[in-house]
Amino acid sequence: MPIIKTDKKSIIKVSIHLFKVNGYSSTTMATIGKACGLMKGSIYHHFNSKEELALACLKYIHEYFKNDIFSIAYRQDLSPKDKLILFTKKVNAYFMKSDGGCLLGNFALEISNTNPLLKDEIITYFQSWEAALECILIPDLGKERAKAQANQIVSATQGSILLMRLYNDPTPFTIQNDTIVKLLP
Amino acid sequence: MPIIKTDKKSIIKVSIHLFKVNGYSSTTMATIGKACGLMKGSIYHHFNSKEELALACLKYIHEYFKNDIFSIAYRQDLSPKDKLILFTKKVNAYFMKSDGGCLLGNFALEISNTNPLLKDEIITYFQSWEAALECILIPDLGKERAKAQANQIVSATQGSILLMRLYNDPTPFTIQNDTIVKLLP
Amino acid sequence: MPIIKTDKKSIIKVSIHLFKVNGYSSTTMATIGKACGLMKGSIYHHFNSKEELALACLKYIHEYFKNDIFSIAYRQDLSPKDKLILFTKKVNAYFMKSDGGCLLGNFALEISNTNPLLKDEIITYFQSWEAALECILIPDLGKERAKAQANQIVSATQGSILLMRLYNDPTPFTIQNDTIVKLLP
Amino acid sequence: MPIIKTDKKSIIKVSIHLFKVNGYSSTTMATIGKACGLMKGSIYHHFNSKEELALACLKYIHEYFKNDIFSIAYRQDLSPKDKLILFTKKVNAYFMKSDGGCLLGNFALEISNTNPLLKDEIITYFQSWEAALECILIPDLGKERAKAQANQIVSATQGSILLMRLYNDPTPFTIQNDTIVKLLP
DNA sequence: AATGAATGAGAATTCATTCAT
DNA sequence: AATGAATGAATTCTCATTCAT
Repeated sequence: MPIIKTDKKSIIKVSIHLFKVNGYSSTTMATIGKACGLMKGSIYHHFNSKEELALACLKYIHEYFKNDIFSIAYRQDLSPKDKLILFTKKVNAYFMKSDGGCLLGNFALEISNTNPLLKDEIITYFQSWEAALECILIPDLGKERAKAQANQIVSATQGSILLMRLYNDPTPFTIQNDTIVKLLP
Repeated sequence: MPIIKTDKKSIIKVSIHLFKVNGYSSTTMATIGKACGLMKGSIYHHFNSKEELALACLKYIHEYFKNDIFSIAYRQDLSPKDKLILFTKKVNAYFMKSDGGCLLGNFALEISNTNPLLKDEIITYFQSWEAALECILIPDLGKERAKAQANQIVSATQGSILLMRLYNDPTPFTIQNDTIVKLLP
Repeated sequence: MPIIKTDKKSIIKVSIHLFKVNGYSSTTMATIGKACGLMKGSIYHHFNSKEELALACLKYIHEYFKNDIFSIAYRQDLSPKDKLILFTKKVNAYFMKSDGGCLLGNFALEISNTNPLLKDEIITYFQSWEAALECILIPDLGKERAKAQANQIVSATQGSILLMRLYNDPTPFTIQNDTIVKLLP
Repeated sequence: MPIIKTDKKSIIKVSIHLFKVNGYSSTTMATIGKACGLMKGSIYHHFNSKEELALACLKYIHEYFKNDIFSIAYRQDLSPKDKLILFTKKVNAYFMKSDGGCLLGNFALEISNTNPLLKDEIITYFQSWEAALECILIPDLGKERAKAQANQIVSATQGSILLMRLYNDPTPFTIQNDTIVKLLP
């Protein structure tokens, strides 16, 4: 009669938080376990390795963005402007409630060079993000400019999250979002 | 045939490279030592701890930016526009030749939460950067907008360095820089 | 066929032996581990640090003395003379079977100046020892002389253990104990 | 034109102090060097190893005891009682000014088991001490009792030094010395 | 599934010692 | 003699991972 203390999803959620706040290397399996009310060994019943857990975290976040945010770009019922407003609002909402910035961004800098598996996931995430924005902007800006703009929006967002996290001050991030919306008339 | 003694500066340079490419935690004292042609223990002859070495790396970079880039903002012999062009060009040049992005940015995400000493240095660096840009922009944009714009430039730069490093593609970063210069007429 | 799991107590016992024979600094966690049939790292599953293990050793010994020896002083069913005889006999028995003298005494000289935490424990141990003896001697000698005698007995005991250990010869230590008993008529 | 910063004797004196206060293992060559105003490497111009330096320290102290204290026992111009009084006074004076107890006693407990060379020196020292006392006591107590008494005096002295050092209180040590003198009529 | 003891590789750091200058 | 850089072995401690219960 097994005692189920937790499930994959809650381990992922806890891990995301810890990875975001303290980074990949500084977050130990023991820390994650304790935060889940588990012994560190028990996590291995759910994930085969720390790397696999980290990948699950990235995929979990990516999934959310795909379903709830990137998808906005491909809706038929909204104007580009409305899409951009909604998109930006959602992104804004996600990162504002966020504790330690953007896990994908953090991992991009900390471990993408040491971990090809995770790097692939991170690249795909950012490319999907850019693709979605490009799709929104194309009608108004054309292919070329839309592509460049999309990239700049992601850059600006990531950069301002970095500073928000570092300064512990959301103001610049919020302002950034206002600027984005003004890209479309 | 002079015996080449390792000095602090060369250890710092090597360390900066390794820290940028692999991150703080993944870069071991042994790795640094080997890259310097030293035993791992020997580094402690020059720096009391890994943390102290990391701080020295941050200060070294900060010093370069202060003297060679931020100082541009306070020169009397240039117009704001020329300052901005030169400033951006220098920033661009520094990060283009750069191997693993911006060490300060990387550390901001990886260890600022676990290491107050390093965090302070990182914050100071980014604030100096913003202050310099603000100083350049004030004559044309006024205090308020200059401040916001300065923050957005730093954000955009950091974000695009992140993507450049992740994609291993400098194009977006270069485009970013063009956009910045157009901020002033 | 029960699997024998190493527990705190057996690690403590092994450590006491090694610390007594080779001292604190010369006894490494690896040595202790090997003597317990463990890898060096495994000890940290039971004790957070070498210092904590050492403290546990001191407390373990102190506890034995408190329960089995010092307590004699406070019994109601024995005359002072009988208390002193029993007390001395027990002390004698403990240190005679002992491998490397008195751990508390050894640590007092080796690390009490470098380790406040351990020092406190050591001081308390010796003061309890003196207090017990004082309590035994007071009826016959009065407060003042009892106090001085108690201190001298502890001194003499520690000193003769030192010489017993150094010379590897128990004779002087045994004689010492005879002398102590003659203090009371 | 060599710069002589120091000589063997002063290194020995400094080392004795440090060894007494912090023990053998906790006293590093760097610490000793710094206390002498030297780099740690420079000590090796005077002593071939830490062990040799430690041995020199023991011999230095032993020499002092031999010449200034133990010799009293063999003088023709004093009565046994006067010898004992002077002997005890000198011992008392030496250890009262002393910073960290008796180096020979400290080393006896810390490293005699790990270091045969030093152990021999320590044993010889204590045996000379006992022999001197025995010589003083023989006329009054006879061979047998003198031997036992001598041993007990050394024990008591060492033990009370241990407690003096631990408690940082010289009182018990002083009292101890009064007791010794009363051994002879 | 959960535990907790154990592993073993490897991390940072220390330190006696060496050696070219 | 003195220096200070370098060594290399050893030490404490960490941590992802395994496994018997």
